Amino acid sequence: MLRLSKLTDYAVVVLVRLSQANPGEDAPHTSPQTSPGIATAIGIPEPTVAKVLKALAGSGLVVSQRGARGGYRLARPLAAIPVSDVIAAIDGPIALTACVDGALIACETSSLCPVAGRWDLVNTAIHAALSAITLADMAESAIPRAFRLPHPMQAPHGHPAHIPAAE
Amino acid sequence: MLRLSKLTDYAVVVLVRLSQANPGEDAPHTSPQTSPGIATAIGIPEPTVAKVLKALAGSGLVVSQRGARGGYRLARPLAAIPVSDVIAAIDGPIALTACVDGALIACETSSLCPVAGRWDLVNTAIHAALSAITLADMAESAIPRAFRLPHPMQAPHGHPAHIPAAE
DNA sequence: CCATACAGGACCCATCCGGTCCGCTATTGC
DNA sequence: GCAATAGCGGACCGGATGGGTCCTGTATGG
Repeated sequence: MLRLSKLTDYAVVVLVRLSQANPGEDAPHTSPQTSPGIATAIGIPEPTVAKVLKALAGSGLVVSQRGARGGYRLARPLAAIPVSDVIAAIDGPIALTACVDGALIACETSSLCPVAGRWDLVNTAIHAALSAITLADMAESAIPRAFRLPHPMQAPHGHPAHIPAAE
Repeated sequence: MLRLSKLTDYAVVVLVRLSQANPGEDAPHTSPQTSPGIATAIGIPEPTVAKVLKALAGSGLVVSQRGARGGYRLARPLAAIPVSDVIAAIDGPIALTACVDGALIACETSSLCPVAGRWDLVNTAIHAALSAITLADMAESAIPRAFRLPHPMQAPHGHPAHIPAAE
C-alpha cells in the first residue's frame, strides 16, 4: 500500500543527478543539463525523463532553459527540497483518499458517507513526516555504502546504490 | 498520490461500527455482528464488507465466530488500533516503492538501479506517523461536530460524519 | 537559417484494484 | 441429525489508473 509512483522515484534520481553536475548552486551560469543527457546518465528512457523533468519544472523544483544549449537546472539545493515537494510535483497533492476535503459535494449527495474518520488527520501527519526529509537525506546513501558510517540500522540490503557509471 | 485503497476507508468504518455495538470490549459474551448486518448498517455492499472483514480477521484486528449466530467482534478497543495496522491489513505492508528491501534481486540484475535514495527512510517516517494515530482518534469525528471541543485545527469542512441512520 | 532542446499535448498498453460470485466448512437450533 | 446461518477461500471480471511512447510546436543559439 501507499504505493507511490515509479515516476517519483525517477524524479529523485533525476534531481540528485542534477545536483551532482551542478557543483555550485549559487553559480547559475553553469550550463544546464539536457534531458537526453540525464536519461543516458541514469539509464532511464528519455521520454520518461522528459516527462518527469516537465512536471518538476511545472512545480518550480527545477528551472528550464529552452532552445539550443538549453536544459534543466536545480532551482534549490537538495537540502532545501523535502520529499513531499517531489511527491506533490509528480503524483499530485498529498492526500490519502479522494474524500479528503474537496469532495464534500459527493459526500453531501449520498446520505450515508462511508467516511467514519478524519483521514486528513492522517494526511497531515504524513505530510509532516515527508516534509522533514529532504533529498539531501536520501542522496546520502547514493555514495558507496562502504564509505558510510556504520549506522545502528539494519544491515546493508538491497539498493546497489545507483551507479551512474554506465554513462 | 499516496492513494490508499477505498477498502481501507471501509475498514475504518467497519471497525468503528464494530466498536459502536460492542459497548464493553471486556465483555466477550456480546453477540457478534454479522457482515450483512454491518453492510446494511453502513451502506456498503455486503461482499465488499465481507472481504474487508476477512482481511481484518486475517490480521487479527477482529475475531470471527463461525457458524450460525456467528459474526465478528473487535479484538482490541479502537484506541489500541493504529491506522498503520488497518492499512497493513488491507493494503499489505506499508512500503512506498516496490524496491524497498525485498526487491534487491531485481536491483542486482540491472547494473544501474534507478534508486538514488533510501526510500525506506521515508517509509520509516510514514510508518511512525501512522502508528501514532489510532482509530479512536479518527472516530472522534464520527460524532456530530457540534458536540466536539473547539480544537485549534482547521474549521469544519467536508465529511458529514457518516450517519448510520439509514439502517 | 538550421539545429537543438523544452513544452504540451494525445495515445496505447499493462497492471492493479474494486467489486461480485461461487462452493466449502463450521456451528447453532429445531 | 438435519437444515439454516454465517464465515472462509478461492476464482473471476471490468473499469480505472499509471507507465511509457510519440508527435507537433516553439524558443534559442550558432
